[in-house]
Amino acid sequence: MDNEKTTIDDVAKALGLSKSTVSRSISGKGRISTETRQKVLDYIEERNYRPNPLAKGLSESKTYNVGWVIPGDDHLTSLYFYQRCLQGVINAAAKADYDVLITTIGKDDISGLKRITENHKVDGVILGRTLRKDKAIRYLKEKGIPFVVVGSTEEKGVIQVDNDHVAACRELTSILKMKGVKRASFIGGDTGQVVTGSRLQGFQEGMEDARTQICLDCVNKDRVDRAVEEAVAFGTDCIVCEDDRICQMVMEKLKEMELEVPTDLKVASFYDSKLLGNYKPQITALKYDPTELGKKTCETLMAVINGKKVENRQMLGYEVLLKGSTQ
Amino acid sequence: MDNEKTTIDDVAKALGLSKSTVSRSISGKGRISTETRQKVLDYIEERNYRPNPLAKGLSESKTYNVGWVIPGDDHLTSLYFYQRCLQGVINAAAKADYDVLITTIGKDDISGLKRITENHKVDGVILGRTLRKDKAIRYLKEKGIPFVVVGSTEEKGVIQVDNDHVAACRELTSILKMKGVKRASFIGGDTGQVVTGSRLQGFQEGMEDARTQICLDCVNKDRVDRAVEEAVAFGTDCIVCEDDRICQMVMEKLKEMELEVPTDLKVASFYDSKLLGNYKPQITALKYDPTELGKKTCETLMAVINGKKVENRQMLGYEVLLKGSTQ
DNA sequence: TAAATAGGCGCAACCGATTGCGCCAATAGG
DNA sequence: CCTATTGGCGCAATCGGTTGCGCCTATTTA
Repeated sequence: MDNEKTTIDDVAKALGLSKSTVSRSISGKGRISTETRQKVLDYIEERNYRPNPLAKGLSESKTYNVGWVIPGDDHLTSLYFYQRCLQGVINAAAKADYDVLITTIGKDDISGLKRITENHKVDGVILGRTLRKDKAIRYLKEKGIPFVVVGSTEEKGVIQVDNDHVAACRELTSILKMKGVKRASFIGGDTGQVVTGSRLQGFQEGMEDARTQICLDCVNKDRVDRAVEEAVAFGTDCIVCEDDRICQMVMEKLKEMELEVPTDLKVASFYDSKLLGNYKPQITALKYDPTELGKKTCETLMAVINGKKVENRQMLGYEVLLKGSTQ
Repeated sequence: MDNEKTTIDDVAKALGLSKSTVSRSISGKGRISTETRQKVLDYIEERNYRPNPLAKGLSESKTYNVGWVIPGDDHLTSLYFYQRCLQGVINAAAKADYDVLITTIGKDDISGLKRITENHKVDGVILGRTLRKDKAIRYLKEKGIPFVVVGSTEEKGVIQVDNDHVAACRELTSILKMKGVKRASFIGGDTGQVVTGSRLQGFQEGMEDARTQICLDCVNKDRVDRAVEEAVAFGTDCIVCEDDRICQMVMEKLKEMELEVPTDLKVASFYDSKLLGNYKPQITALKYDPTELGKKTCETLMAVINGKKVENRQMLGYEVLLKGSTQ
């Protein structure tokens, strides 16, 4: 209750100083004696005083908010990913005294984004999932609003932070090849997603001239079932799944077909998650750290907001988890 | 680019009016002639002028933000629920010209909540998942910050919005009984969650004096597997699952045991979700509308913020989906 | 020793809105 | 016809910070 309405004036009065001195003591800008500064800092610490961000923002023309913009439609698959990623964003933002304002957009409806930007509620924006010819990107570019894309986008001239999917998939694939895989099958999802293309590219680069078979747009159980059947007909010795959910469906199908992993064939996933936690044997997979990705993205946005020059493409690492499914 | 930095002064100057008149025209408060008002409204519409919320907030002592506070730890189960719910919150907030600031808290770490409240970044808070002896609730109560809990809590004297789980579960259960179920088994999850208790209560009320068997704290596949075995040993004719995830594991186990649904036994879930979409036969379940819940919650919070008196417990409806799994 | 420089701090303008008050003109009431 | 009342609008204070500028003192420099 004590800090109910403490203002900088109260602090100044209590310490027999002027607002300016208090303000400068807090920000560290300007010429202030060390003792005075320490006195102020101690006092505000003790009284738990926090500058009103509205007033601060008003005079600095800053909101100390970043926008977190994600698709509002159902996308259960990536929900976990986004949640972890958001956690990283929140952490990084907090470190810079920023907060995160969340809004959703649809494929053709970016009104949510317009609201938070036109209303001057954010200093910059992080774009979750992007599409080809993305309206949100176009809008932000046109308005000159600082923004960063987390994840893959084909759009040029955009600052993006992503895991290096091509490199990661290439590495895992070439390890599989070294382990003796000769006829691998790639089962991928929605080709509309940019990341699907990257993973496929990595797969092909890693497999080089080996025999492969590729099945795309496996967006539901039926399609996956068929893909697995085709893979088996192809005589595959290793099914490589684009992501965790597809892998889950593949494992289910293999069980139904009474095929043993890894004795009958190997299985690997290009994306690890909790969904893959329960299998015996455990699934070889690529592991990323979404929280780290969110953190890096937010830090990048902060840099952009503060007028620093940053590279257009920031790549994050990965981890190859070799488990029983590819023994 | 046109609205780059339009202020109320610009509007006033352009129209040959004073700031006050413009402000009053927009808010509708005070005495303004209809023509003048319309002129202002037309002009700001055309030029797409938006009052700076920082300035507005500063003079009104409002932030026009609500805080959305959810647990930061992993909780894949309810992720989808929270996402839909959040969508409802965002929609309702936008309607009142509010935005949503998101932060996460841990069991013992409410620093995220403290940050947004002490920094005066929100006018009120929506609490996602709550615990017994919840620190966040205690803190908000003590500080006198407006807040609403979405979902169940045992805490007294707290404004909460929730689906009526007891009634819903009672109704579904009694329908099952009418359909001839004589020995039902309830498989529930974490008893630490308040909602588990509500569902169990509804189950027991619906079953009245019929033979039942109850298995709780089934928080992983192994526990669920055992629970199903016990249920079968009990001679159950219907397994009632507390939620979608448990139901999923139950279905898996039944498949492993080569038991047919609904011929060998019936299956029902107290919580419907996409996870239950792929089964044949489809699963009888209770369906809620999380988006509606979020909307209602946010509206309630708005009312609290605006000093209106609201009832402590707001209940939302449900839908009973009778499908093949209980034929 | 005088002049230049640097350090420490306060004054007051400013950010962009809201709102109490007062002024003036038009209308209503006696 | 003169005085209340009311409607329409502007002035200026206010919200709680930041920051350019200027003043005074203490220290360097010539």
